[in-house]
Amino acid sequence: MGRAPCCEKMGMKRGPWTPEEDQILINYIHLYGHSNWRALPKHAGLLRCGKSCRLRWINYLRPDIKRGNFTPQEEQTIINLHETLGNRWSAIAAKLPGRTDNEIKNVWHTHLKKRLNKNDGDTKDIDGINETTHEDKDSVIINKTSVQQFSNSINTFDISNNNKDDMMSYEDISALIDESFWSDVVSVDNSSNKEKKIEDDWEGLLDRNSKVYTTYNNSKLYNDDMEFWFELFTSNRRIEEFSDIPEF
DNA sequence: AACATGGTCAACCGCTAGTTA
DNA sequence: ATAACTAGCGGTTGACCATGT
Repeated sequence: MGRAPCCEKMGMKRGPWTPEEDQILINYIHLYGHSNWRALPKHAGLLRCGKSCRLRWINYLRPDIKRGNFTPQEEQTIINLHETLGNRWSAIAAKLPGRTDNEIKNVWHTHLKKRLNKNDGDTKDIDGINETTHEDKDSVIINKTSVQQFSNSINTFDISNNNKDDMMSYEDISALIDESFWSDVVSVDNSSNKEKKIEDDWEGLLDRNSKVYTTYNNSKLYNDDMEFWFELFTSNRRIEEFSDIPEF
């Protein structure tokens, strides 16, 4: 089986991405999508390999990336999922919207694994849920109730003023946001006012992102973007009067 | 103040699985 | 059936930063 040459040993740039490269990649994907990562850098005018572009987009530039620290609930979810899934980081990431496998992997190796090892000495229950007894202030003590509360909160998004009959799950939203969202909602076709409005919104996002570059590498870069996309998505739902989306 | 050490995380590497011709 | 190719995954690395000595 042939192996694609990686990063074309010659001529390809490596290392940290510059804000200019980020902007080129964002703009290109905005306009043309990313159906072919290998061809993308060439067409976009980037001296990067397709792999590098893909990683950069998936792990950092994607607008639905949730930046910032993991919440105790998210960490507990990772711990629980790791127990059942092992090192299948992408599978774990699939259960944590807005988080990437790379990010989860890093958090596991830098925080959670150590914490579990530490807890191992203090408790018999590695879940740390039932019988955590240590008093380490740096450790997060989570009881069953809080896990349950999180479980409820992460599984349901109320987008209709607390009307329980109209609740949809985060996974449902993620699924809707996925392909159809990018192709239908985030359209760059100028053929309609609605789409023009959305394009303006997208440009607004780009503007916001470019603002970010003044504080490049600040971990709080895109904190608001998930909310932005969620808001955009839900507002689009209102526009469409829910006509195309089956009831949940 | 200077250096050493450890933690964090973005990016890369190498492999596998899936797809296409 | 198989070779060529791409996307995606998990492991690892190394630069950067914070803290300790």
